[in-house]
Amino acid sequence: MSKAGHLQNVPIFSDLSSSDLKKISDKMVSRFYEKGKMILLEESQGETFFIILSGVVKVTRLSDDGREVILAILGESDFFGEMSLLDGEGRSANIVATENSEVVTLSRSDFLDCLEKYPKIAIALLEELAIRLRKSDQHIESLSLSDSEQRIGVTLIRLAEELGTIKRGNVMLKGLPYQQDIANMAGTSRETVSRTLKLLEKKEFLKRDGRDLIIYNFDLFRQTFS
Amino acid sequence: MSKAGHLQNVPIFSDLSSSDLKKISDKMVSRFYEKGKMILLEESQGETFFIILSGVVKVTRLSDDGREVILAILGESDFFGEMSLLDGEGRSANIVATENSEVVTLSRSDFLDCLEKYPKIAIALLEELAIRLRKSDQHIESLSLSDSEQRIGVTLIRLAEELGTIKRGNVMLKGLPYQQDIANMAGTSRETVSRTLKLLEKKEFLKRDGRDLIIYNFDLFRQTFS
DNA sequence: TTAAAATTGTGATAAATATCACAAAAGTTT
DNA sequence: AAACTTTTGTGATATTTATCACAATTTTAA
Repeated sequence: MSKAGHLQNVPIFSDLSSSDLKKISDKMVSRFYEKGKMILLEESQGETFFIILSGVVKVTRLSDDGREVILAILGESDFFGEMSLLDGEGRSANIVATENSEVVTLSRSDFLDCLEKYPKIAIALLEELAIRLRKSDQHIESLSLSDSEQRIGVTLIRLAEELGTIKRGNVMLKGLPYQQDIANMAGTSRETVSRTLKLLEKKEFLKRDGRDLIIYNFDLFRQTFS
Repeated sequence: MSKAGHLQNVPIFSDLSSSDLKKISDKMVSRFYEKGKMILLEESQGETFFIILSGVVKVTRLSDDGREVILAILGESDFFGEMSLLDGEGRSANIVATENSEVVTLSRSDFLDCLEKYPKIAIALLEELAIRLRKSDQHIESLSLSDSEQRIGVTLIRLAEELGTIKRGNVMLKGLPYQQDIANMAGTSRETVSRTLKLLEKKEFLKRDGRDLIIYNFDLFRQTFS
């Protein structure tokens, strides 16, 4: 598919006419990142806006002693890099490709031009940031009030919504992240994730098969853990 | 001071001419909330945008069993209520006045009109949401990686930045929130806050005097806890 | 000013979960 | 396929911090 074709699926561009879309996509540059490669570093200045065409990336922050928190997992048609473009501060997070990923980028000035020229993009972006802020608030609530089983449950829901496919009420997650990454999303230890996944399997909430995972009755699962 | 006069201090309006500001402020309605009163309820629909002229409010989420997380403390010239206006979802948080508070409100349609008519407001709002998202990310990191002493330290920094006044490198916080509220911000228990404040006082990071608190050498305090 | 209510301080104990230390299993490379 | 690396599973133990139960103090109301 053409770059412009892909862009139509990106929420913040969905209101644009295809001719406007074409103009924007002409300013974009494609890039490819292999699994495991760092896309953005926390220390660097924010000069680029990224849109994911395919693949998966994780948004992380690192503590001084090297421990990692995963703030979000982003997939196809998500975007990132906008925050430091908007508020002028340095980057607040690292971005790492967790799968081979294809992205397109827009420079700072082209991005800001877009916002001025197409108010609809600005408004769509506001909507998206509102959604992210809402998710962050839920994440904070979960970290503050829930025990590790609940937090891991919530984390699986986040992963399922971002990466899973629904089939007859069940969610299929192909290529589950490593337990260490799940732990870093849930704010717990790798060992606790191992033990809890086993527990949830025994309770018949889910079933694991290698790197894949099925959540039975996703509605119930949701109700139980969030 | 006139409504429009106050508005000039609100970041998202600071780029507007005073005549535009006048037009907007004419559509606003003033309201007053006593300390302890609920301003917005989680379940209600979001139909209003609020700007704080004076006072302090807390943004909270409640768990099923009634425990509370404080997501933010907002003060003069901060605003709230925009999220459900933007993404159309129901409210995600409660707002309670923790001091007598004076606010002005804008209806949903007037708010959205503003965004269309004055792209600068939309962009300024984007900046503010980016800042909030950044703070949320830091909050999540702190909850995920830090022990209770660190988290309480970070919470005091948040409070100091929102409510405190700096004087010769020290921060003066008049009217510190209750320990229970600090605990609900830091994701810990009231008793742990009590013990930790005592510890921080013994370590000479701060001094308490009734409801007031002084943080000595705020730069050092910052460096130590965030 | 006293009484009552709310908030804070503090010890003792319980509970959850991190950490450590390996073994087992699954993936990768040669 | 064997050797090596990475990831996962699991018991034992240590630590942190929540919880409980009151006492002390401060604030508010009568």
